[in-house]
Amino acid sequence: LKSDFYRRVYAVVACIPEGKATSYGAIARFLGSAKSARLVGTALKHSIGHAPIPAHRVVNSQGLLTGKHAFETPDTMACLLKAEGLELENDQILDWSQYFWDPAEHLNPLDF
DNA sequence: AGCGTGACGTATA
DNA sequence: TTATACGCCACGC
Repeated sequence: LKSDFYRRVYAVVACIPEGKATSYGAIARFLGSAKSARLVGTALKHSIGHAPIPAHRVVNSQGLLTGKHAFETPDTMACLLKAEGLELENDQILDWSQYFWDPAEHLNPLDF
């Protein structure tokens, strides 16, 4: 409840189950800051090489892998997701609603 | 103490 | 349906 924004983002991302993914906006809304989706992306960018979290499980609101360029190679993110069972095509998650994991439906806001 | 900066999202045309 | 426009705001200079 008192920690900084980045740290709260990392805590939520750490809870995303393998085989699922969520969006920047969904995380921002869950944290009570609906208009801060961009900050979520910025936080994840800075997490590379620091926080040991599954950053590849966060995509944009349409299921597109907009953060792929922040990884070691441009296809690292897609490979990780495919390895976890998601179906992709051109950096776009197919049947997005099937894989979408909403923090608000599985986590308690009071814990963050 | 400003100010530029985005791994976004939504509203328009 | 595909583009472009713009609000957003924590962080680091």
